[in-house]
Amino acid sequence: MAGAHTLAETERHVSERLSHMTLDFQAMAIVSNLFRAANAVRNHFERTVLASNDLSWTAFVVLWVTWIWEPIETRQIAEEGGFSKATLTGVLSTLEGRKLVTREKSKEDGRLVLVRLTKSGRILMDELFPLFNQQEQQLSNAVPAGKQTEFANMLRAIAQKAEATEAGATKD
Amino acid sequence: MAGAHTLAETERHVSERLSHMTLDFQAMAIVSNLFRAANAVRNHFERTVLASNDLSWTAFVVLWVTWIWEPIETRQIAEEGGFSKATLTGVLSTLEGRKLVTREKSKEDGRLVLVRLTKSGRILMDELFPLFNQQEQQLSNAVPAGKQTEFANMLRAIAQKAEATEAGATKD
DNA sequence: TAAAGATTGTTCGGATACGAATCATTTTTT
DNA sequence: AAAAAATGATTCGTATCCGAACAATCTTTA
Repeated sequence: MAGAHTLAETERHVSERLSHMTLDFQAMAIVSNLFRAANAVRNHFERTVLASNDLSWTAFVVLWVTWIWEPIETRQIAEEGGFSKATLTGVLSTLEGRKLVTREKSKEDGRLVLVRLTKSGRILMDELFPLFNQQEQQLSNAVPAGKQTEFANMLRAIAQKAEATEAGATKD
Repeated sequence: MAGAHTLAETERHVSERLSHMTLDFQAMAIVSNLFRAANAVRNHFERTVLASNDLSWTAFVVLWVTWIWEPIETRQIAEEGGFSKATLTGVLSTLEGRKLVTREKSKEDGRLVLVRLTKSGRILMDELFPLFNQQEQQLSNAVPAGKQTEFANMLRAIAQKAEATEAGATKD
């Protein structure tokens, strides 16, 4: 990224271009920068830590959620990760093919599928996540240490508001 | 979303699960909530304003960037939007097929392609974006009015840091 | 000016992404 | 208990999405 225009230039151009409309530019800047940040951070991770391990972002998220909660039901992975069950099925097959996770039918409820990390999956995450966290730390330093908790809370508030507005519209 | 665990529950479980490692949990919460927020906001928009106009998120971003900067070179759309040239080619073809944008070879440089909105594309954005902005306003209200500028600045700082670290690695 | 190098958009192959339909299983209803 | 409803994961079709390879075009070099 870091395109032809800086963020400041873009924002100025946008307000000039839309000055005839009654808009909340503050809100626009928040949403716009939210995506710009998320996108840049994701690209950053994909190019550094993940690329060298041949993992997509989503694959990493699946591994991470499984690492934390295993054994875990697939529907919960989709919920925690924020993608659909249909997407998960494909990614799980990829990871299963690479012998990083296993699928197993639940004995209590035959509809459920439980996911676990394999030994090599666990080794991978034990090695990968500290590196990942170092990068997280680097990026977070863009925000003053004294403001970081507040910043995380603001992000959480936005997430909850957006999730709440979906009003039970489960992402099938 | 809004899965089986609340954000607070998740964070507590994660710190218990990873307590044996030396990690920056503050940074972890920031990155995690950044993606949770971006994901939720994107889903929110896709289900509300965009779905009723049969637009994907990326298609909307392409329309928006074009709306602001037209005539615009495709490489700039990709940069501003945060996706690859390859992705853009497909989305542009879709939008061109729906007669919302036009492609035109540059006369100064035969390699470049210039994109513009059609009249109906402009009508669509004139109508759609105010609705979009209303939703942005709703979501932004999750952050106290007095803190919104600071919040946007923090997001911008994260974005810039992540973009800088890519060090000229154009997403080609 | 001719060759080498750089840049741009497209194509290609494979993975991701989602809604809708489907199949299997469990739960609820009658 | 049999029928109906609900809940899982998967399959299917289609639209992204990206890196790598490519052809076309421009720029630089010798």
